[in-house]
Amino acid sequence: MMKIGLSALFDKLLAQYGEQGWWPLLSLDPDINPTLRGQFTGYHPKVYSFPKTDAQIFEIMLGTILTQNTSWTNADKALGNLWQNRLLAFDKIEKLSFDKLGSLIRSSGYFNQKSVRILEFCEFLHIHPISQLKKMNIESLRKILINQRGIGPETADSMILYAFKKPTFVIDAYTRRFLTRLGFFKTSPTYEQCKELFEEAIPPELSKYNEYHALIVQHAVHICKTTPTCGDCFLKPFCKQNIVKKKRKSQKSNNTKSKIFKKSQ
DNA sequence: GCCCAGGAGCCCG
DNA sequence: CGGGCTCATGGG
Repeated sequence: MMKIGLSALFDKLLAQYGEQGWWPLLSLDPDINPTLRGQFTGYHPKVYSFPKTDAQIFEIMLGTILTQNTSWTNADKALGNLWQNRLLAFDKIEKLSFDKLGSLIRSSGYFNQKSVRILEFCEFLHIHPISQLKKMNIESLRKILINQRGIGPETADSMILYAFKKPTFVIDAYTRRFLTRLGFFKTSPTYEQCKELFEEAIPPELSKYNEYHALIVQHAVHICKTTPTCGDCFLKPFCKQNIVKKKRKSQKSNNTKSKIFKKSQ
């Protein structure tokens, strides 16, 4: 197995998949050149000037909450619902009732939790308006976001990177799985461990931090899945997974529980 | 039917 | 500080 560094790894992922153009937006200004859009509506590859308005910043922040432990397609449907009802705006959502908001974002899963958290998040934005958050440095912004209920380390970092365009590295379950399989860690790393590894290896450049996270998601969704399809993987020569053929069981607790529950019925 | 998804909070030893 | 549990819809 050949060793590969995080910088070279980025180059290979980019060469393989190309720019991903995160974060997707529904409220993309209609006067923006439509050729800037990517293969999916709302993506804008090679353009790092979005979001441009506070409305777009709010949409991205909302999206980071809606997509928590949820596929983007499900979160996107919830955003689409709000958009179609002309409710995809801070001053509209804050006025919705718990039940009304819950029904609109139902497709994103955990809608009871998310409905409360989004309404609380709106209250948070009254105390700390986007105009104020924009002026903060990464550390203060991260601290104040994580302090809010419903915003953990990943959601905070996603907001900072994709909504506020500040170079902080976003770690998710994909990233940990990916790095662990490649052999960067002996035991499963914590969020902060993973984050430090990237930030020490990669200079804080917005476009690179943006694309790197998006590229890892792209790779993890299609190749480095829960049960990986290593036969199709272009990173095989650099991956420990290629040598250690160990059967992995990564059942989630809720699935295990529901299975037992159903069996006992 | 089962598995999994761009997590976070809470509780417990 | 780490592990288990809960929340829940929808696509493959």
